[in-house]
Amino acid sequence: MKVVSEKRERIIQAATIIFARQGFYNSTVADVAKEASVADGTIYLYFKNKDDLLISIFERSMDMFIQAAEEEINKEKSAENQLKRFIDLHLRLVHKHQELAQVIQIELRQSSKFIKEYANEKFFSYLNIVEKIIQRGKEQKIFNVDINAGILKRAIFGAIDEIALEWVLMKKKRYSIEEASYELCQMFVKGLK
Amino acid sequence: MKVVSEKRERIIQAATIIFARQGFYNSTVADVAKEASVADGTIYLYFKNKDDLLISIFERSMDMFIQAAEEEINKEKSAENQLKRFIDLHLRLVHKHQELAQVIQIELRQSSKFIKEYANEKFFSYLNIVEKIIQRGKEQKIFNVDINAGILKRAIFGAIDEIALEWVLMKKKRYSIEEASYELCQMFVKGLK
Amino acid sequence: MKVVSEKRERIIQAATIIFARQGFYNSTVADVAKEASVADGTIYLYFKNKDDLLISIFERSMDMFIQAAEEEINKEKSAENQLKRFIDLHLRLVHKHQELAQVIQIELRQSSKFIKEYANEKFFSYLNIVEKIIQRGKEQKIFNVDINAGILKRAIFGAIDEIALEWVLMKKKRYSIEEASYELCQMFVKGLK
Amino acid sequence: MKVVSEKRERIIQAATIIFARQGFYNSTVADVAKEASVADGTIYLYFKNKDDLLISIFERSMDMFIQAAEEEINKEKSAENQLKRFIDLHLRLVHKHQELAQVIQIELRQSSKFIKEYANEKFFSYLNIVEKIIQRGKEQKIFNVDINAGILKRAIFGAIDEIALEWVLMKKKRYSIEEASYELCQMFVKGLK
DNA sequence: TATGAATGAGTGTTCATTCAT
DNA sequence: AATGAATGAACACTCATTCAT
Repeated sequence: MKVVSEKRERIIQAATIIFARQGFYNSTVADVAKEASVADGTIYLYFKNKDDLLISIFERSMDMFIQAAEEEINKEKSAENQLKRFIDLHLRLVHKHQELAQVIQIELRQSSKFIKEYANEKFFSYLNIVEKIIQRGKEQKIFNVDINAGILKRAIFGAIDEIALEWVLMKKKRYSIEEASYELCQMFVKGLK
Repeated sequence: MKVVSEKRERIIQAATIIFARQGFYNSTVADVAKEASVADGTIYLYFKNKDDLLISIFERSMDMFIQAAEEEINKEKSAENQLKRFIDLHLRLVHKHQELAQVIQIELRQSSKFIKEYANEKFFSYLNIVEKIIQRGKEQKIFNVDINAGILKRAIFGAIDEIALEWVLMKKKRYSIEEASYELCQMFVKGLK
Repeated sequence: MKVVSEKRERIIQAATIIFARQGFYNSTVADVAKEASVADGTIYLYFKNKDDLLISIFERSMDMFIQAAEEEINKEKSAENQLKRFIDLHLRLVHKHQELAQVIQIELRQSSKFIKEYANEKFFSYLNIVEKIIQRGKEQKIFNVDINAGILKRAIFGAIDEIALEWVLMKKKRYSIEEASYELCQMFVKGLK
Repeated sequence: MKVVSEKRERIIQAATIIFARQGFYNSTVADVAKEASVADGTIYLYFKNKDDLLISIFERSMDMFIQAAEEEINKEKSAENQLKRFIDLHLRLVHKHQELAQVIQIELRQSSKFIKEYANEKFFSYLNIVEKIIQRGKEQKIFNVDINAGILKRAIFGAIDEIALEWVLMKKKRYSIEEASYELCQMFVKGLK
């Protein structure tokens, strides 16, 4: 086994570009194959079907994000700073991988398949990171012990995600990623107290 | 011809149900026609094409929501209470029209057509309501004058939207809409101070 | 019964215009109805179906042409002059009713229905006029008795028809109807001797 | 891949048969596919769309005809004999490829697309051959120098075309192709003098 | 007579997927 | 492993025709 099949990687990159540019349902497998410079059939050697391609993009990037997030968080002790690091990382990665971000935020939501039926383990891992930060904040007496982490982890994700989406789709950027990060951090740190 | 075509209304209702159940791209025009008990061709008497049907669902419900929101907000003086009313209304309406909410939140995001190209007037009206509340809060010295309403209006929307989405899709409800509303209000009111 | 229903006439006129402009298969019954300022359904009060509309245009105009041709021919004694009058009339009428001519020449040929299956009485009447002129010419010793009128009547029709078609479709007219008429007459009169 | 795709050829053959039998507008792509023993989609690997299929039939056969006509004409010196050869060839080919002839003569005229909009290069090449023969005849003092070749080339085509059409559609042949050829030649040779 | 809303069968075209090479 | 020609199911949309008013 190669470290990770180089061709599989190329296809994922190509699919990310194509799906971001045209949308999942408006992209054909042939489009992806062409972008990846492989034959149509080759895609089916590495992915079960078109849906699997989308899911694979998601899983791979979530794995990377979750790992990066955990490393980043471990650099800090206080929940407050951890939350800041987390938000900052999320927005910086979106900034760095704008096409990938678009695919995950827009295309992945499209179909019931992904949101309703597909048991979204990776997404829960993401949310767990946020929840743990909140819990730690409560233990450290930084955050209000009465707040419901189960609900708010999702609200925090929604807010970050929406800002990221807006920023990626905005043609003429009205604010920087740093500003956005600062505003969000301020609001949540105060809001959770 | 009725004042507002009864058949047009029936088709919109049917489309909402079908799109929520199967997703926009996995629904056929024939599915919608069958659910509405009209012939396939009849749909094209009232809507330009399948996309137009989706957009119409969105515009009609946004109009209703915006009107309701403005009425609700006018019942209060303080920005704090206005924000509470707003969040509460949003979540209550989602609770009441779960299928509609699903369509708007999930299906409408799916295609570049809607998010990127379609000039989303109605959505900006929604965001403007939030922005005005924040501005009023600043004037009333309730909210911190330094916060960036242009960014945070979107964050607030994202948080509410995400909670609503989770709640609608959750099979076994782990929390009530009222709890969710309370938690969100608490966090934002504190967060904006 | 009105002399000839005024509405029926209006519909035929409208259909002629629409079919000439867009072609029979690219015209809808609704297009014709709109041009005639009647409701779609009204057309079915006067015509059995869309095909019947086309056939009716043809029959009505052939009747008119055949009558006019017989009158015109009776003004002359010699077959040579009769042939000249005939060709001249054909081309003058095409000149006068260009849209009608287009429909008959192009659209009517489209479908097997008209050329193969539809027993084309009127068309045979047309050809018979030509045949009779040739026969008369033979009797008058003006035309060669050996020529086969059964074949050449059709050739003469084809030549006139093609010239008429070219002339109607030509945007910038490279020759006048009178020139065309003169050239054709010269050739046939000599050719039949 | 064969030198000239064998499958493309098969589809053209099948389309010729189907269009001749049912007419272009009354044939479905599925009919053609079935006759060619290929899948519906395969047709779109070789042709842009249904119209393209019809145009391709026309262009291929016109190329063949024009080449054959030029070879045939070069066998003769006198314009008179060249004209005879030309008429003879046209009618013999129609005799040999009756279905093809029907498609070209009937179906191709049907739509504005072909006659009005489609710049009909090939057809002009056909007409040019006739024109050149007439010019040569004038130079050889065989034909009358006063006749208008620009007009009469089209008349000659119309006559041949119409005779060919009649002959192909005639169920019980009332005359042979050879007779038709003889009559036409006689008439035109005399008529052009 | 006249209307025009409603119908629903029909079709060109697309594209995910397969499989012989 | 890789190819890409071939497949054929699927679907949005059209439009001739009907019929209740």
